[in-house]
Amino acid sequence: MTAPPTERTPTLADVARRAGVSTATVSRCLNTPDRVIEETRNRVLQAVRDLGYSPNFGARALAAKRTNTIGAVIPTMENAIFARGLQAFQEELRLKGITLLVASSSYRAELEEEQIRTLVARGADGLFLIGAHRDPALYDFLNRRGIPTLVAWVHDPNAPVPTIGFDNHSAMLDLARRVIADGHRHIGVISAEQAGNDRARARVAAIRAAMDEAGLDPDALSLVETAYGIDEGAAAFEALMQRTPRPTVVMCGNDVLAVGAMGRAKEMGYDVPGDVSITGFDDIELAKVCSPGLTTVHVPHRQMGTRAARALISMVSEGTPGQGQRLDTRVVLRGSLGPPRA
Amino acid sequence: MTAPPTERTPTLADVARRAGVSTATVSRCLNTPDRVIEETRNRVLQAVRDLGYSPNFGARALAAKRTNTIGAVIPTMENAIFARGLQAFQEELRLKGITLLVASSSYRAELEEEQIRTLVARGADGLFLIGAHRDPALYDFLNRRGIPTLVAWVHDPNAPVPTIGFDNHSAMLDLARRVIADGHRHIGVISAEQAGNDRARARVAAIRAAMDEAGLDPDALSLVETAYGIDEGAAAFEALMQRTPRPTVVMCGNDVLAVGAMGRAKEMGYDVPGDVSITGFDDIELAKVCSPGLTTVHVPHRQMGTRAARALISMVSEGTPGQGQRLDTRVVLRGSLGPPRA
DNA sequence: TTGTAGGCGTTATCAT
DNA sequence: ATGATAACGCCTACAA
Repeated sequence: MTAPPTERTPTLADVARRAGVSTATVSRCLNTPDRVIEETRNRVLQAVRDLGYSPNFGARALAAKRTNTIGAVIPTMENAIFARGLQAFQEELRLKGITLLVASSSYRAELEEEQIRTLVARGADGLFLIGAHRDPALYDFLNRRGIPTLVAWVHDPNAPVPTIGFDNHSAMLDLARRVIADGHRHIGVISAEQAGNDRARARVAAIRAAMDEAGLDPDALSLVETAYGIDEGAAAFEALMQRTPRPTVVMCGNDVLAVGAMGRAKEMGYDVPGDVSITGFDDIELAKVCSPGLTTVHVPHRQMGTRAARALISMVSEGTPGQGQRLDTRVVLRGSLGPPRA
Repeated sequence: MTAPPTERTPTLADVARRAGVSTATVSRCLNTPDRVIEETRNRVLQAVRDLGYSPNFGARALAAKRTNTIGAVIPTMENAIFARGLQAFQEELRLKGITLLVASSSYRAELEEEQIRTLVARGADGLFLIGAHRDPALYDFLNRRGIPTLVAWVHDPNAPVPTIGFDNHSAMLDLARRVIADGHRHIGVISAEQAGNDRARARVAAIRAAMDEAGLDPDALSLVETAYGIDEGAAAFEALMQRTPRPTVVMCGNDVLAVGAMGRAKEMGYDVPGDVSITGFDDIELAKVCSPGLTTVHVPHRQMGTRAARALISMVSEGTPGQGQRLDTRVVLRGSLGPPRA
């Protein structure tokens, strides 16, 4: 497989020669077929097939100043949280013949910025990002370059770009109210790093708000921030359970952390939800599968992806400003949440 | 964000003008910095920063005939099976400043081929694929184009390209022997579609081989093929359990199917492993987290990704033929496998 | 060490 | 309807 190529990659000129037309005509056959008489077109397309020609992407991008490519930067590919939404996003793009370029930032702002610049340099016609919070200078840069950008996973009408997602605060508020209604008074929280993560911040803030509503002492909230991952969730859970007073419920910022917490709970011999309740956020497949099932907040990932794709496509192709959308979430009650043991 | 660009994207020429040098010098500063005297270089790099210049990818690819890009086609992004290995692969590429382009084929050969051609047209310097089985014409095409290609997730010394992975047959054979040693005689199997999937075929064949070794009747193998997914695994499980004789163990082609099976088993009121044992393959995080834990085959995903990256990089940059590697798997015993109830 | 200039494969503008 | 031809932005001999 590493031998030097035995065949030069065929070019437009090769096709033109073989079909006995000019390169311009070949180009038209490929891009605006109706501007070419049928007979000529057939001859050209035959030559294309004979040669196995396919246009050189770089050259095309250079000449046309479009790439039919949209870039996405997500925090991680390693877990299912973004996979389902992104898959739906991609499927919708494919329908329109648009290629998706995916990069991941490992939840690090400076890496995200680097990836964004790479995608821009690669000529992405539009950008799909997660979460609205980032350096204004970056939005500025994208704006000056005229690159349509859309943010998902949050809905924030005040963001500098259209956002398609849900209200993280009100979603978590619903869940926290339910937890408190169940009688919990000492609430442990495992959150992703809040710095630079607007979703994480909103979720924690919502729990505080619910406690405040219920007249609970803010100190009854016991918080651990941690990196993303099952193991991290497990470690954070263990830390929480050693604090005094011990929480009767541990609310996690996402399902992956929650699953880690639940695993460690079992290892430590706790009964869930008898000794301690656990909740998540996202409703990924894991949440259904673990036992007891995880009480969590359901997010319409696929719908979010599909709508984001449609919106971004029209921003790119029609140059319209783009419109944000707010999607609804709902609390999903499963076995992992119950009243605290008296 | 969709306003027309207010600034023309700066080009090499802009940088050159600002730094008072030729475009050639700017290009050298960026690509072969040591061929430029320090003072000039500093001036140029300052201009680069001032202008926020970043090279146009298409133009660079066109002129240099390299893209510093490697393309990967995986069957699916939606589940964790390929995510961990791919993440490791990407991390290694990043270290060398190489960009990864990921596409997914939804387990469909014709889609895979389309994606491969797209990646080639986009100038991928090398290709990373899953599984060795595909149309020889496709290998031929890659060969003629001189595109270094590496296959992972299987190890097959006879494949037309280097393969870095494990021996699916012997891995599953180990597990099947263990299952039979535990006393199981009626074995249900849930496999991904075998057509065009060499991993799936090898795994099923290994179970047959183990039964043969043990002198079991081949008819004691009860097979269901299904699409990929938790729900599909659940449905397949239900179907298997309605057959006569009812299997005492259900061996699944991967962990995702197995988790689906386990979920349905609980819903149907079966005790695992008391009434029926369940096994998986891959050892993704799910396997540890569900309960009982899933007995499965551990695959060194990250190692596979890292090694594949290194091998492919040297194939691309040094033009060496590339060398396959065989990695070891091991059976991981967890609670989901036990002897059949007498 | 640096500059000049040709060419990479397409698209798009003008003619014809 | 089709054909010349000038960009597009960068790299890389080759020359100075």
